[in-house]
Amino acid sequence: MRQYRLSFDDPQPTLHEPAPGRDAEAILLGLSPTQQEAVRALDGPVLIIAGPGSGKTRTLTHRIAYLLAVGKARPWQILALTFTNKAAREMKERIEKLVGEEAARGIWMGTFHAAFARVLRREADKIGYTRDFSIYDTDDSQRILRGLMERYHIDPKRYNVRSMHSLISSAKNRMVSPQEYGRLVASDTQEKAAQLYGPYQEALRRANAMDFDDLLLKPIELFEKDPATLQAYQDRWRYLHIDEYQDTNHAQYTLARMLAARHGNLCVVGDDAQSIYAFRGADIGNILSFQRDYPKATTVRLEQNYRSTRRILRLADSIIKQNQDQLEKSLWTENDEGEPVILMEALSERDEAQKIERTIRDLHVRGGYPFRDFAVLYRTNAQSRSLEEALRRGGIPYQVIGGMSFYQRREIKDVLAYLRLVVNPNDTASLRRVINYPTRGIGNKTQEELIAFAQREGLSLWQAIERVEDAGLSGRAANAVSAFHFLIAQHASQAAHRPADALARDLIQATGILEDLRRDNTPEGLMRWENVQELISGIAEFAASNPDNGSLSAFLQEVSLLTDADLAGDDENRVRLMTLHASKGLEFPVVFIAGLEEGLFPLAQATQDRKDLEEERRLFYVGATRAQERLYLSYARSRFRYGEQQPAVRSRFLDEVDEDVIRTEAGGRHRARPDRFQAGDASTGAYDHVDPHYYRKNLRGASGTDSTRRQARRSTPPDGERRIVYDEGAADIVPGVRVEHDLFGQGKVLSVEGRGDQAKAVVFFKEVGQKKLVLKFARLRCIG
DNA sequence: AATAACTTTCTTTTT
DNA sequence: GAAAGTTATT
Repeated sequence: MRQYRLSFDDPQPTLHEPAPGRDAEAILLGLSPTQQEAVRALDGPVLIIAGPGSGKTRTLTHRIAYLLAVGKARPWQILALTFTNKAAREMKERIEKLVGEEAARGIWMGTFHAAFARVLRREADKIGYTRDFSIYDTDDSQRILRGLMERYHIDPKRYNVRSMHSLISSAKNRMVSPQEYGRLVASDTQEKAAQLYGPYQEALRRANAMDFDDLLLKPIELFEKDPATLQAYQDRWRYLHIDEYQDTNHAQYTLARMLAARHGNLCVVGDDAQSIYAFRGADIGNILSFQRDYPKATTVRLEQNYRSTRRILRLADSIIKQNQDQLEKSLWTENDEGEPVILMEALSERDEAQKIERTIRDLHVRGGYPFRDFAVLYRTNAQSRSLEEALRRGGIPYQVIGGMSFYQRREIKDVLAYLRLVVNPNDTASLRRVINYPTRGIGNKTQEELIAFAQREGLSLWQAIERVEDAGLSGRAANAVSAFHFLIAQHASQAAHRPADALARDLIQATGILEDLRRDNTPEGLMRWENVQELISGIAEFAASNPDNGSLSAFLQEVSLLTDADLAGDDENRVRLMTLHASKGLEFPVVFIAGLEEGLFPLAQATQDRKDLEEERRLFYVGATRAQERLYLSYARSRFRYGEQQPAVRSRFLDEVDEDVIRTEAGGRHRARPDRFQAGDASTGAYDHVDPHYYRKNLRGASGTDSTRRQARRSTPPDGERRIVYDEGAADIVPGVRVEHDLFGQGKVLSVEGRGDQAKAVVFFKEVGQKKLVLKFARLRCIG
């Protein structure tokens, strides 16, 4: 099903002679002179500054292949860090094509996080962890923080867990220690975060767990504390490559500097204009100051664009010109002028989605574009819904990237929590997640008493469970807890010697999760059940494909670092839907950017500060430059947000842009109104009289008091259109869809009403005629 | 202790 | 309109 193997191989004992020089030169064929220059600069620091579509990754790939071919480096002396695991895998495949599979075996390629998680697994004992440590995602981290807030009596309403986590996380990204952070606090919220930061780190350590930020921080701590270990890695990786360098944070920057300090062979590729991850600590300064940090650096600029038409490039250029902070760079291309960029105006997000769907169909049928040539990009994941709806109705195959990925599904997280617990019983976040799922009589009260007991005795929650008898619980509760204890302990004792998949299968069976899912007898339940089965087979596959290191704990660490973008399925011929962020590094012949509205893109929160606004603009730039041949921009005059239809105003970005390359759908000229953007107050970028918090204000202000608001909510949808009901279980059941019923056979859905368990559909069956069915029980299957 | 019904709050983007 | 939190009911 899925590929779990990341691109990390251990050094092979056999050495291979470098390929003959003639082959090395062949690797350079097909590269532009500038690209070749970057490839040939093998020793010392190299900075490649490159615009979109200039062949950045290609240059890096060929450079690595060239290194191997001329015999400068053995594969295991190369570390290549990319933005996603998928990008790493693709790069590795291409290198294998260039120099042969054998010659490429042993290169380490992957994300910073995945690479250093591997390092930490090896060196765990040196930092007081075991190699089976758990890796915490945002969810797990917040679970820990929620517990701490309770203990320190911090009101989770006033200071929500989310913001506590993001403050702590950004402190960690900047490598600020708990002590330092305590000294730096400037606000009430920060003070609470500072109070939690230390205990949070302590809780993670006790749980033998690391969060994403720790995966970068711990290696730095280790390298600082233990120079011998650092030197071992410096000597191992003599050649460092970092893709998307503009998106590295301070910790990543530090790691790169440490590793490169000895041999100095650090080659980074990036484009400051494409920096879109400042919100999670990425520091544009890293790329801007590379030449200062490495005075001997060779700098190569790749400015020729091989991807897009002239018009698209001109549009992109007019976008990025609005930003103050940027390196001087001029993009050019030998490509054709191309089609005009089309701007589409829609009445609502439904209308917008429909227009996009029709355009795709039209280009597919008349332009001959296969579905895989299209991408629809948007600012927030929530926007995918209306687009999906329209595409589904139009019968256009699509795939949503991001959003709810396989590993984020509840049932998968539940099962993974059990598995993690067996491998690492001190993993408190997992323990608390599953201690009473499926319900086994350990309710809130009992849990609270256990936690209090653990705290009194200075034990971890698991240790407290090991000693239930002393916890002073009621007989019934104590029994339930010891049954749970037995369940975990029994499997934990087998973890070391049983194969991962057999152990997982047994454990899952014993937990009763499968029965619980089967019991609710709904289509969702069935789907969840299947997902769990799929996970089990994934574990088996992992164990089979990693004969030397196929343990359960290795599996768990690996899957916690997989992203949706890493998962397979990209060779399928489908339209791709994704956020603008997720589109980074990709290219498509036809690109749509939807939702160009004030408050949405740019987001309301980002319009206050020039730096934030510039990041939004770069995001627009990134999106526009994904397009090779055709680019469509769209906005809606109203949008369903916060549970209500809200009026919307078209994005200021559309007023900043070169209007000559844009045509309306009807072929008319686009009238940008740069005057609406008042440059007078450049720091905030006041826009007409549009309030940046448009939507929220509207929600509260326009509908008056709470009671009128509730009434407004109950009223029918304002656009008067028949609303299509979407529920998890019946997501496919919409008017027009052909379905099959166990008894009635095949039919066509005429209409749908109600929601949730009350959802009913009127279906016309070929054999038995029209029927009204309750979706919950009807078990309709979509066909065709 | 578990479930159902109701209320409130909140929304960016992600390794 | 969803998720998380709260209260009422069994």
